Amino acid sequence: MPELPDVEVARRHLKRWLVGATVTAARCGDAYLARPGPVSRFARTFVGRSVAGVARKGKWLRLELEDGGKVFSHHGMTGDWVRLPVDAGPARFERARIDVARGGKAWSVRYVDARRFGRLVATSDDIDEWTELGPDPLADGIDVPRLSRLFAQSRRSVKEILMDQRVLAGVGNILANEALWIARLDPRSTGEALLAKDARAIARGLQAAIRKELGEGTAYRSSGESRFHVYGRGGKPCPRCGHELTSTTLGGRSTVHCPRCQIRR
DNA sequence: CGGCATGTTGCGCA
DNA sequence: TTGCGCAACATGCC
Repeated sequence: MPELPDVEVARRHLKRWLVGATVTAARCGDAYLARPGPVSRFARTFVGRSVAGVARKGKWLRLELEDGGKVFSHHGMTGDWVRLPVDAGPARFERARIDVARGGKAWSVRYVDARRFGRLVATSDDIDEWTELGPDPLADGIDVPRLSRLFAQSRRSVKEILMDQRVLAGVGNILANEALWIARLDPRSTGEALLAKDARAIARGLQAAIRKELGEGTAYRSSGESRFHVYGRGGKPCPRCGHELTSTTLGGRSTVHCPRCQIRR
């Protein structure tokens, strides 16, 4: 669930479920997720207040309380928010819950996270992880000249640059692989070797990949059909030219590209 | 059993 | 100071 489009979907859900509602009970049962704060701060921040808004930057969510309290949520690899009746037992892998009431109705929102790489940080100030994020491609758009400049300054691979959260917030391994396929660029290309038109193609590729993910979401696909062009499809034919897709590793992350139609700079 | 996983951080080293 | 490679984090699933 973890890249920008998934987190944006979660934000829209949380906005519907929480904004304008008053929190009647809250609990985080996992000190590891609440780090560096004590788990008790999660409940203390929520209970008795109403939720004013839900913001997102990259892969981070910020739940905003009426009194200025905030809870930052990151999904890690396997986190997500789900809605359940208040009296429902814990969901599978449930790590925290927020019970709310609005207009005489009551329900519960649960944070589930199998692997527990996520975060649930309650504070009244923005955390560094949030402050240090670069612009969000969906909310802020992509500043192509700035991207071009950042590429020119770096000898790292273009894929690693894109996944740097200070460059663009929310681009993860899937989006980076997909966007570079759409832009027809080899992920191993060095930033400094890219041309101005490449930055434009990458910006368009990212926007297209984000829109595709947002649009499809959980839409039905026939079994065996991948929702991605290249991610997770190493060894299979390129959907554009039919050549076998190559799997490599960049920055320790699985990388897939088409050696025929993705150009190496 | 082994291998892999959508993310981030911290450590050792150049 | 900066950047890079890699292990670690805790766990599920194929």
